[in-house]
Amino acid sequence: MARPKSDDKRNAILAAATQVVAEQGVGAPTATIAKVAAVAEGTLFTYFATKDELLNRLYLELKLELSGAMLSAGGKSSDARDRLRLGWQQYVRWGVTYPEKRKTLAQLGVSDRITEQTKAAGMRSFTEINAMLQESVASGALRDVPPMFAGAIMGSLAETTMDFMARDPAHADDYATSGFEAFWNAIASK
Amino acid sequence: MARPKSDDKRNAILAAATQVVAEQGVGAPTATIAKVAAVAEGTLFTYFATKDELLNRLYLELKLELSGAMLSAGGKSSDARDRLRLGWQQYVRWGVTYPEKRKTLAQLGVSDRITEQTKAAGMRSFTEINAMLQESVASGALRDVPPMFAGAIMGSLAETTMDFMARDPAHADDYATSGFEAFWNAIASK
Amino acid sequence: MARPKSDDKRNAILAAATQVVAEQGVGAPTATIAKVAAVAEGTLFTYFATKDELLNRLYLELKLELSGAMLSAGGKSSDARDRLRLGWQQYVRWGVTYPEKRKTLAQLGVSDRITEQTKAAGMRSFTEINAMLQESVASGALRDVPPMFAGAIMGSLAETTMDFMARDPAHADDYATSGFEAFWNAIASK
Amino acid sequence: MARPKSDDKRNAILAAATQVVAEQGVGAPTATIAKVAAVAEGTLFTYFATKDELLNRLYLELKLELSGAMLSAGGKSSDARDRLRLGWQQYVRWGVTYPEKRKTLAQLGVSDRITEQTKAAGMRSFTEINAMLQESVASGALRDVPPMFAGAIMGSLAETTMDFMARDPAHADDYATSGFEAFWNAIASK
DNA sequence: AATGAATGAGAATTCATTCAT
DNA sequence: AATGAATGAATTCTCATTCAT
Repeated sequence: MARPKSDDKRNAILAAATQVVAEQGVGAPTATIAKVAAVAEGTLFTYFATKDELLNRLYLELKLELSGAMLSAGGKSSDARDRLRLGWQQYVRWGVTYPEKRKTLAQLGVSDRITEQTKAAGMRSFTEINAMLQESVASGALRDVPPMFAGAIMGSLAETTMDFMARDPAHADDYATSGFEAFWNAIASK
Repeated sequence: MARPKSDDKRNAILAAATQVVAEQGVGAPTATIAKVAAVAEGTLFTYFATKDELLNRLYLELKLELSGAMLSAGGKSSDARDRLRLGWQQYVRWGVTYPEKRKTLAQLGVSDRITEQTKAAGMRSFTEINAMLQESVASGALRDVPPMFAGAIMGSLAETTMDFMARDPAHADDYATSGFEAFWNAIASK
Repeated sequence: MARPKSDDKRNAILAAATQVVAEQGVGAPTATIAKVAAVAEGTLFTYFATKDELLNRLYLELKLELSGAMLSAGGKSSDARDRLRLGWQQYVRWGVTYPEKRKTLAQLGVSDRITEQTKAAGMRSFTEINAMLQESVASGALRDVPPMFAGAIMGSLAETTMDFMARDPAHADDYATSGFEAFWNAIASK
Repeated sequence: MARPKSDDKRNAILAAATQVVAEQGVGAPTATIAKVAAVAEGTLFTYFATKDELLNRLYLELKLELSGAMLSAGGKSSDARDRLRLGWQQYVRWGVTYPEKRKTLAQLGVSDRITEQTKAAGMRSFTEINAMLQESVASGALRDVPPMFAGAIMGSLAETTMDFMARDPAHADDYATSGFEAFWNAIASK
């Protein structure tokens, strides 16, 4: 089978795209992405038929990675607040650890090159988290808001929090704490 | 060189840019913007030296318009919650009334073509609102968070709220109410 | 109206395309055509939206020119043979005078980039010549073949004749005479 | 390096090239040809060093096949007209039976990728037919035209005839008859 | 000042050919 | 020998900006 298509290369391209899109936006040249990935210009297109396909895959991978990170926290506490705090922490940790992934996700999120289909698939990866939110509502811990709305609130507050953590690193921990507090109060019942 | 003559043309270009960027993103051709503005391609460049300048001006104008809208609500109530509710209402009203302006602002906000300087100037237009938030903190109505953080929380929750209002118009009012509730609880003391 | 679109430039592009396609086939780069036309690469596309449009226009212009040349012979003799001989002579003269036009027309004729529509339009320019053939059939001078078939025979024999004239210029006149003789006998009655 | 092993593969590539070039012209990708031949992209180049070599070989094979077909008609009649009619019939039969071969030959014939050398070799395969034509001239049955000219006339009239047969199948037989009539009259003496 | 044609530096792909497997 | 991934030069077309009118 000649040279098999290498996962390493595919990942290198995705990683390069993440970095370059973070810096230059979705208008970044595929040539630049290829160069950063240490791959020939043409090679990029053996892994992704078009730039749009690359962008859509990237969006999905990042969404998947983020949702995966949020769930990785193991110990399923029975307390709603604890569980949400854990998820929030994982979210923020991920965003702070990988600022370019975060930035790129933001760029892709507002780009019209990401199809509705891809966006829907991205949302599906948050099904489990939405379920968690839903249970919390059912248990009475949270106000009666649609789980997807609660999830979106979580996302936007976490993003805002990370913006301030990045802009003012000296008080990063304060923002992290304060941000979760804001989120919890925003949706907790009472 | 002073300002070129016609404010009408300048405004037409800005309005066209708003519409076209909302539809196509910051990568939209200046030729398209000019056409929508009913102006020749070259004319655009007598009002804005470069595309980047146009984009930065547009960002600023929209930020100014938004902050202006938030403050336009006459009667300065002495109650923090009332004042914030009014500001929130104005914000959401503006965003719902001018969805392309909102979308364009989001596009520009994540674009690397908007300079730090422009972003700083954009923030300055929210000085008055931040002052209002600060007073509320001082009065004990709000938790002790930096006013800019509170302002950013307000912005991101309002955006999230409008996303859901647009996506699910049947329950728009519910989201509007629920969104403000979330915001208030997020930052109110206790 | 700024600079008006120049017919000179348009014609230069068409002429350049003729020359370059004759040499390199329809795969010839638009960049080469532009260079030969002494025009910027981008300029070509202000006159012809796509390469296909350029090729189709070129095909049509050449067909038009050829059919025009065939009819330019003035003196409408009443004798079928004389009229055909004149048309034939004009055809061959044109082909010998403009070998690249002839070659390019051949290239375009077999290319799938020329649309059916364009081909149909090209045929229409030969309406008058077909009518002439038709009359000759009606008058009994020609065998009863469909005029378009007779026209095609005329075309293919003229092309063959010109091939030999070009390949063996010393006997060019012999081929010209002999070719017409062949054509006339091919379609004359009895 | 001698010939590589499998004649089957070589033939499959040639057949695939015939089909693909007929459909897409000489610009058809080697990758497409390989795929149609059910062979790997790289394999094509172990049988033909370059695309040009493939194209030139193909031209030659088709010419050979065509000339072979024209001669395959057994019984060498002594009558010039009969012999030519037979050759003509074989020609047209071949062209109608293998329309892609015919189309591809036309494409290759006007392409600048076929070398003069190849074209000369292609002509050589018609030596025998030219000899036949020469004898007919010698016998007085044909007008005194160079045999190669007569041969070319035969070819171009047969092509024209087949074009009309293909375009208007209902009258295919009429064209076939009429076409030969035209050809014979074109070159017969008196 | 306004116009829109002219410019040429990219941009995303494509493709013949090479080469590791 | 066969495979198909890798390569990068070449191609068509776009677009911000300039400039003749």
